[in-house]
Amino acid sequence: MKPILIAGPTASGKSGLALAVARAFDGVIVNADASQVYQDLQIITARPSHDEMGQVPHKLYGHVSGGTAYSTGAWLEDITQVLKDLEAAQKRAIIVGGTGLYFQALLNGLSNVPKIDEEIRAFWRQEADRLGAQELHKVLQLKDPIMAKRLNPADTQRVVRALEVIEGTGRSLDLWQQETGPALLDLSQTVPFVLQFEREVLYQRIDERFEQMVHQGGLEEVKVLLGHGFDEGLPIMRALGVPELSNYLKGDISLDEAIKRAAQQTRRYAKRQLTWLRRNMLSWNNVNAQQMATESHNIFSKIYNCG
RNA sequence: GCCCAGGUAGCUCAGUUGGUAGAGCAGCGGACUGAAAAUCCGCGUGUCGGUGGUUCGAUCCCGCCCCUGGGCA
Repeated sequence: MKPILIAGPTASGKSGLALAVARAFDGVIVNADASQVYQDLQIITARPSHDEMGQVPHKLYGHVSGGTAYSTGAWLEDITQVLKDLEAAQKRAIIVGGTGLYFQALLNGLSNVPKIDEEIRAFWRQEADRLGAQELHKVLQLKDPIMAKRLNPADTQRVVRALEVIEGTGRSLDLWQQETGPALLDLSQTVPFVLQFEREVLYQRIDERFEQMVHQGGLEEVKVLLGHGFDEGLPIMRALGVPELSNYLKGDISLDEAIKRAAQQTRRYAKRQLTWLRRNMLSWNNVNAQQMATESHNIFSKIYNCG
């Protein structure tokens, strides 16, 4: 029973398709979306509703506290266990999400860097704030010239990662990455689908969806989140819509402005996803998500035929 | 109907004393190996309203026409 993979840009209807497939094939839906793992955000991250989660088993949705800095590695660990359990239970996995890096880790493996001490990680993040991108990159040049050469000095996030790895393990991240471990899944042993959408139509859906989210509890959700007083740098605080709605709640901008900006950020995100899909998921089965009614037949027969 | 002001990129506008044009925003392309809904790199995408004329050459000057806004009737 091959796992089914469903990727696609945000707002392309991945969850809906996953539900239909799960019902038809008695499957379990497994999340491959970085923001949907956080329990504190459901509406604003478009995580499946309580009702939907009740109809079909869902894994790795909202299972992480917002105060945690989740990661690709943590997700890979989690899904390793989930897939093991499903295999034992003779259940089909339907892995669905929009985070390209997660699929890459799943299908191509992730370098085997040991866990870096939290203190070291926190230290370099502080240093990044204190020194600024350019100075931080100079530090990396001294400690790990190979990675320094590979990275753009302005790319603070990756520079920090390189620094914490060289300090935490004594080896360059470049070396670790050359020893990337075996993949958990082989693409040929899956049935992979990518949802395609006409750009203009997708953007319109994004705009409409975000506005709806805000009015259907999303704003309230962000208000509650802010009440927790989480560190601004945490991933959950940078989820699409959170910075903008939080600016509104602080009185800095109007609600209309917040919605406008957040929708735009979402469109830009979708564009980056499309670049990733084009580059990395070219060989997957394309699904015209604008014609889902007629496409679902093809999808189902494809799954039957591929086992 | 007459008088003004204006028609330049998707939007708001700048500009060329005549040598086919540039800002902001929007957008587009790309990178991506443990915070990826993150982080970063690159790119003006144009019948200068239309049509005649003057000119070596017109988006710019002149005529006519069309459109928009305002005013007078």
